[in-house]
Amino acid sequence: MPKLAYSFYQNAEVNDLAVQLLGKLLFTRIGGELTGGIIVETEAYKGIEDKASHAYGGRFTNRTQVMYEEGGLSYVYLCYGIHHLFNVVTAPKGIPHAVLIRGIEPVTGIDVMLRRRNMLLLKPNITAGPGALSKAMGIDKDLNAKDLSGEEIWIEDNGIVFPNDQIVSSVRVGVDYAGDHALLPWRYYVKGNKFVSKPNK
DNA sequence: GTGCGGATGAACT
DNA sequence: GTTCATCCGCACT
Repeated sequence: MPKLAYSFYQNAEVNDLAVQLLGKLLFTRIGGELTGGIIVETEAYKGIEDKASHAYGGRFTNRTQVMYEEGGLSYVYLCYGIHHLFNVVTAPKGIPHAVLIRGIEPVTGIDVMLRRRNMLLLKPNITAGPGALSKAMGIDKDLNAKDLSGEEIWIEDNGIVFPNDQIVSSVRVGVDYAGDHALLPWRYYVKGNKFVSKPNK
């Protein structure tokens, strides 16, 4: 199946891109172990103008510099000292937009995901939530700033398209610190999908 | 150098 | 609903 083209990631309309990523397949191959799943939940972070973004106000640090790179790279960071969160860097070089991947539906390498999560049975919480899916797919800071058309982590288009009436937008999770921007409806998910982190908000 | 707190998840009561 | 694990990025001194 085809990996997403470089041009896909150059779209500066990060909210459009966050919606378009729903239905795409995220894969990792780490230590020879292949895992993959359908993206079912995303959030848009709109660079320097978004109070919830790490790049708000043009903040440029060792951590955020990859956000300013051209679209099509990964941005992985450690949250709460425990969880690695995976983002897709988007927009042309110099515009630090990103899309947080918050939920995937496992498709490939489910046995590997179960082992990484210390689970015996497949339950939604294996990959529902950004920290959970990163652990299941073996994503950590070693996968920061990687080319998403590479061999370790990539995104494919397998032709899955959710109709608009199945896509819900709502406020983003965990960004209360962003003041009025915490109210922006820049979270997108597939209605009714079990691998969405918090369907009720 | 210091201190605060976070784009969370799991285990509690 | 509440607690807490556990680290480092970031702002400020």
